[in-house]
Formats: sequence, C-alpha cells, structure tokens
Amino acid sequence: MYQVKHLDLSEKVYYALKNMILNDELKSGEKLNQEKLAQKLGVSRTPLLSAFSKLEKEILVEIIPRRGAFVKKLNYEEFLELYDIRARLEPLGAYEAAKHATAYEIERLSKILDDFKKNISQYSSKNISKIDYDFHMAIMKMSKNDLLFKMISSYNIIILSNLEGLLKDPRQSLEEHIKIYDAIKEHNVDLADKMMFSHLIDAKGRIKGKFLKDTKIRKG
Amino acid sequence: MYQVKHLDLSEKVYYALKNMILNDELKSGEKLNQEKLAQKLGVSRTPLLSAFSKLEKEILVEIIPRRGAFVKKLNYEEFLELYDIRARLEPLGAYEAAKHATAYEIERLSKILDDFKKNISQYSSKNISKIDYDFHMAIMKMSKNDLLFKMISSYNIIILSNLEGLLKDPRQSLEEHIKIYDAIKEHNVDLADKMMFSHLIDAKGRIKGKFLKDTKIRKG
DNA sequence: TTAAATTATATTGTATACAATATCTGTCTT
DNA sequence: AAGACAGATATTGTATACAATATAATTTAA
Repeated sequence: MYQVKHLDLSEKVYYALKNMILNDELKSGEKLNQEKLAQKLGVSRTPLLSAFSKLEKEILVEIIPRRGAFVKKLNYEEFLELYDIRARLEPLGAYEAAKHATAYEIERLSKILDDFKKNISQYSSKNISKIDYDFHMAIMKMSKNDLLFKMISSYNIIILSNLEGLLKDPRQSLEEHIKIYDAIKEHNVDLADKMMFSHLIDAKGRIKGKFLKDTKIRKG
Repeated sequence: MYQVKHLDLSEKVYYALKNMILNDELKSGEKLNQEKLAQKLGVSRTPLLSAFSKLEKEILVEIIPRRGAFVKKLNYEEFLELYDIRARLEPLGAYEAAKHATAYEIERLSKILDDFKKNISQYSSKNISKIDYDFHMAIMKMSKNDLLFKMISSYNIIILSNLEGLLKDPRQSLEEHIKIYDAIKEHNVDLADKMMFSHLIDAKGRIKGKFLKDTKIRKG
C-alpha cells in the first residue's frame, strides 16, 4: 500500500494559502491578517507563521516585520524574468530525461500526450493547462535531478507561467510537445534540450507581444 | 544614510542557524532539538519554527512531522545536480549582465578581479572562496533579473559549490574570470554566456574526478 | 537471555497569553 | 480647514502552557 505522508497543520495551512493565492482568491497586495485568516481556516496563528515563511521563500508572500504579510504576485517584468529562468532550467530537465528515461516512463509520457490530443478538440483551457503542467513536470521528474524538480516545484515556475491563461494555440503546443517527446524517446539529449528551449522561448515571445499590445491599448 | 532593515527574532535565528549549518557547526543528519537550540540562542521555540520552515525550503533542513528537524547537506550526487543547475542559471546571469551592465558596475566588477589577483599570491583558500563568491554574485546582481538573483541566493548555490574547499587552481580560475569579465565589458552577451558555462562545466568535471578518485581510494 | 509489552519521559505541534509596536480616531493648534 | 499630536484600538512577535505523539526505560513473558 501507498503510505500517505502525514501532514501537520502548518503544512495544510501552507497548501490552503498557496491555493487561495494561485486561484486569485487572495488578491495581489492583499494583507494577510493573522487573526482573521486563522479564524477562517479554523486554526491558531502559530501554524500560519510557518506557512507564511514558506510562502515568502516561494515569493508568493512578502513579510514586512511588524507590518504584516502581503500577497505578492509577479508583474510582467518578473514574468519575463521567470520565463528566462524557465527556458534555462527546463531544457536541462529535458536533456537529463532523454538520458535517463526508462521505457515505462516514456510510455507514461505518451499517455499524457494522448490526453492532450483528446482534450484539444474540446478546447478546454483549464484542462489543457493542467495537462501541459503534467507533461512538463513529468519530464522534470524523469530527469532524476531532484534538486531541479524541487526548484521548479518550489518556485511554481510552470504553474505561474500558465496562470495568465493559455497563450499558445494548443495545436502548436501539441506539435512542440510531440517533438520534445520524440527526442526523449530516442534518447537524443541535445535535441530534447533544444526542442524544450525553443518551446519556451517561443512562449516568452508571445507574452512579450501580449504585454506590448496591452500597454499600447492602455496608452492609445 | 543607509536604512538597515529591521529584523525580527525569527529572521535572526534563521541567519544564525544557516551560518551554523554552512560552517559545519551543525553536522549533516544532526537533529535540531527545539528546546536545546532555543536555549542556546536565547529565544523561545516559536521563532525557531519559522526559521526551520525557511531552511527547509533551502534544502538545508529536513522536517519530518512529529519526529523533528534534521540538518540536511548535499551528497556528491546532489552536488553534481547542483552544478548542472548552476551551469544553466549562471550563464543566463552573465548573458543578461553583458546586456545591461553600466560603466559603474563594470568598474566595480574589475575591482573584485583586482582583489582576486592580489590574494592569489598568498594562496589563501578562504579569501579566494569569498572573492569568487563576490565575483559570481556581482554578475548575478548585474543581470537585473531579481528572480534569478533570489533563486541563486536562496538555494545557496554558489556558497554550497565552494564549500568543499577550493577545487580549481586559482590561477586558472582567475583566467576564466577575466574572460567572463572581458565579455561583459564588451557587452558580448553570447560570449559571456559561453565563458560562464565552460567555467562551471569545468568545475563540475573536477568534482566528478575528485569523487571517482575518493571512491577508488575507499574501495582499494 | 532476548524479545515483546508497558510504563515513564521527552519532544513535538498547537493554542493561548502577554508585551511591543503599528494603525486608527478624534482633538487640538495654527 | 489642514496638519500635528495624543490617546485608544488592533495587530504583530514572542513566550509560555497544554495536549498529542514519539522515544526511552522498565518490566514481563517466552
């Protein structure tokens, strides 16, 4: 049987807050009042503090001593920074995945790809986002570089990237995913590296384009 | 005047523990007894908990619910993983630094380089480590990618890399640093990227070599 | 004597209490 | 009427108290 890791309250609170922030239930800049939040979550203030500390490390929360904790979300400039980081780290993951992937892992990855194909017709942005996340995370896991996996998870790199809605035509995204998959399947490390890089750099370009358009509209 | 950020106790405790871990005053695997540590640091257990949570995010501490917090240090495999990550992230920093560096920043970087030169004759491993750290961190700061800077700081990537003593001949290290510096000075982004990469990949190779030698000795 | 079971002790996780500081509200001064 | 000040209130940060669980010590059974 599978042993479920026992979570203490502060861990549960941490996940609850994280979800509330990522789902925009807690807005950017919003103050996290300890008493009210504790009441809402049905806990004391103590486990909140540990959760705040964790979230601060993830840059989802900013703590100003004696003033309080505030929700912190990325602005466009930081988004671009995140993509630059992503475009460096994930190709490493793809490279290592291509190197170490087992037949079973490749099979599992192809299942995620099939899922993508199925959902593409329905054009469900939510589903596609989730499947995109699964695909990328599966590869990071396959890299066997646990530090890399932890880093990408901890900084919510992929979640945050997908947060602003689906930016790419799912059809194009799928095509690129297939290329990455094929490279991993063939254990072609450099190709996997390269394909992942262009997949992400292209995504960054789109964000940049979107940003420029938005500011133009705002100005004009 | 320079406004010093007000630190609360949990922040101070965090830095104290971090130093103790990095200076090997707290050994790998060692249990962090809350009562004893609190007594030693002259605080209550409360600020310790937040510090533990932060350190857990930095992978310097492992928390097992109901069992306690333990010092966690990287093993050789994880060291290599760290270097792979470093060899991806720092070239991005060098690239961006070459792009955005101001005359003042370049001047400051050259001062660090001079420091290196001065200390090289004395062959003081401790000093060289510190200056190496300063050099790399200055470049990461110059990249203007705050997320990158935070990530590298938070995961103690450069500190941990230098922890096992000086691996490279300082003369070679200096030469490589000069090449990186020159590329940044000339705003040659691709060269800066490339030079940083080879600087780090070479370092990784040395660690690998050292590891293989060590295991051979252990076995034979 | 060794292993299992039981009791005792220590340690953790959480809630609460209290002190220090920040924020808010209303009054006073110019 | 706008800004400065003083007192009141709210909120934070830290210490302590208490309950739940894990670890250690002791006893009991094979």
